Amino acid sequence: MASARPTNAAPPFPRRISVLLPVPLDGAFDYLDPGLDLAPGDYVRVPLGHRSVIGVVWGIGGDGKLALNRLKPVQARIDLAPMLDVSRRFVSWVAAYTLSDPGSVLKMAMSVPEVFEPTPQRRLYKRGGPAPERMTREREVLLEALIDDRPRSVRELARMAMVGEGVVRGLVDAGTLVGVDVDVDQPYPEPDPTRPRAGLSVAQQTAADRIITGFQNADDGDGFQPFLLEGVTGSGKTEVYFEAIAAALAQRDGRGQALVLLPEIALTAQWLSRFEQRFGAAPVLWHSDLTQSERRRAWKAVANGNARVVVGARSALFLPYQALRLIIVDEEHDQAFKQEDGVIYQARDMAVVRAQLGAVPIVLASATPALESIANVQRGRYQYLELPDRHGMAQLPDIQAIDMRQNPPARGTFLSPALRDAMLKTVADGEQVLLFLNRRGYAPLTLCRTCGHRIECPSCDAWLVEHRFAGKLLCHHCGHSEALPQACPECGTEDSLVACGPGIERIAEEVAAIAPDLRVMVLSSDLMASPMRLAAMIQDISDLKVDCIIGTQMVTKGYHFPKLTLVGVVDADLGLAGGDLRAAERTYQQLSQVAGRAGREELPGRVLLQTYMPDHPVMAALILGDRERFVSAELAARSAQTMPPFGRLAALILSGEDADGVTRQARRLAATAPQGDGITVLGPAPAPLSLLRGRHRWRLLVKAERAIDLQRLLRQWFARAGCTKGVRVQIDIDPYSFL
DNA sequence: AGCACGCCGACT
DNA sequence: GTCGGCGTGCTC
Repeated sequence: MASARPTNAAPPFPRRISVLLPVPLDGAFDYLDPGLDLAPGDYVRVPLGHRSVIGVVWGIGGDGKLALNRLKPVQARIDLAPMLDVSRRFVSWVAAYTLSDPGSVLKMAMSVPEVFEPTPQRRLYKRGGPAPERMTREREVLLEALIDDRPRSVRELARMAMVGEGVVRGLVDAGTLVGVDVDVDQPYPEPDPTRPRAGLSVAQQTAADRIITGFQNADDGDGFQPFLLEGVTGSGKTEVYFEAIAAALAQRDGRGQALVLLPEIALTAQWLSRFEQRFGAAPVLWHSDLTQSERRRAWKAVANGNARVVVGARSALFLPYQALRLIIVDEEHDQAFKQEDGVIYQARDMAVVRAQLGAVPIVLASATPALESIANVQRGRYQYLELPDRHGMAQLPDIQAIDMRQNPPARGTFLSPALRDAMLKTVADGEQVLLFLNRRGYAPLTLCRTCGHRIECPSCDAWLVEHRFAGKLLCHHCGHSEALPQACPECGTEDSLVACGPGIERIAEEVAAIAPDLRVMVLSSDLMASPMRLAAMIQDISDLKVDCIIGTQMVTKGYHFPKLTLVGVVDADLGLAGGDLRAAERTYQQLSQVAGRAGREELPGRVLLQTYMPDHPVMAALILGDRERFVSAELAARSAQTMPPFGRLAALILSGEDADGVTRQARRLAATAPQGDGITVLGPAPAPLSLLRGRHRWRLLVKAERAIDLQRLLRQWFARAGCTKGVRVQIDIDPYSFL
């Protein structure tokens, strides 16, 4: 919707404009446009206090709160494609929804400060001058190898002609080759949606067609169409949304962009190679491990439209797209989409908002959709697409519980005889075993046998976790690390400390004791030196160099190992503790996700769940494979309690170094809490981690009916209550973690 | 978030 | 006598 700037009504300069800065301030600031003819969306450099920052023109005319003579002039306009109206509206929307300041949200869209500086240049060379006075054999070879006029680096030229780099430099000095400076950030190769692809099943084709039909209304600004795409692992969801991506790329005269959001962990080499096979080029990646120059290149390519398909973690949602025509949220149920610090938001939910503002289709894909998404299908807000059958010959795994009350492990061990036997038999058959335990380290608790002292983190209200491989005690909440002491720090007794409970390192030890010849691999985030290392380990598993994989969370998604036929869940009950709203749902998702690792292609898989409560609805549903019943029971329970998705929740977390101050502010908030029909305020209560990183924490929980404008209610409440210095109030709309 | 101003301890 | 610790307050 780029329109020519009005020339007839152009006001005289300097004129007042408002600029939003990526700084946590109340709102936009007014500046003077000294005659740059700035328009909304332009990136500008402006003075702020004693420094100079880059912001975005948010509007013409400003808010007028400050007298004209107090305004400072804009210093310069940055030469970048302006941030589109839809991105700016998205920033404002997210800020209002999450009750954060718009500057903090804008910052997520401008997260690469280097893009506002001139792009670094790199010198390349091409034929440009006369032949050298002194000609040598090698120089001749090089000049003949110059088949085209494309500038190349010294190294590239040397390699092309199979001569030394000295020969190239010699011709540069002789003036035969001339230097050309080019941006170091070259455009990305673009994916080709027209490449031939493997055939789709009828179900896949039907689903893909439904999504693609969504594009028909896109150019009327009526293209918002949310889809929930449900299909078990291996049902071919990826191929379906690849078709939608191909259609999106063809939009906007073949300049359309698509965004695929994945939980950080699911961005695997396997996924990428499938993408490249389909489109002949890699997508542009956006995640926290990018180097500074990769981020700069990616950001610019998104902003200028060269990045056609972006695959990223949640923050990719805030990039300033030029022509975003489709959003895919894969593994949409994954809790990793919930951003828990800084601006707290649910990326899946914000993606739906972004799609709505942009009037484009969005596909939420999962084998185990979030209850929220299912409820949206039931309300008729999302269209439902199902891929019923497993692609190929694979069968769904057989899931059984091992009742740990009937089949207890030997004292000091954690694998029941039944699981041990199954494991040994599987390996004896030349197949692979995965033991899943979502707990890093060796043992979650170390205590003194003599005095009962438990080793705790000095700055959190949490136990330190022994990491035996690293020889340390670690706090999983703040990263505090200390050496494992010889004697009890409390009573001084030597050799009295005992490890309680299992982590994956301890399971590895137990497996080694049972079967010393087994080739065991332990996989968890803290043992992972680099993505390269991970890729090598994954390859080792595929190459059958490993018999038994012992892993956390990490192993639950994205990988396919054909010879992996047994999954043993060491503690299926683990996720049910803590009793937060989504504990059952999360446990179901996690366990069914990990169960999906068992058996693929021709080998059937088997899953054994070690549990002390085999009759728990989660276990019963997993064993019967009756997800539907579980989901409807959960939804009914949530509905009865007016809990999400049938009610709204907001958590307030007050924190500060001064315990009294925090307590006082918590009481003050409670005393002024909103009251009324359909509103309940619970608390204040000490947060489950009442001391975290040296800060004391209290929480309040606000429960409201769906019809209530929760944000407005909260804003009024905070204005009423005032604040206390040194006490931070974090607002978590739609909280997930209750910690 | 920066960044400066400002008011109290150990050092050329 | 200065250098410098980080507390608090402002930035159109």
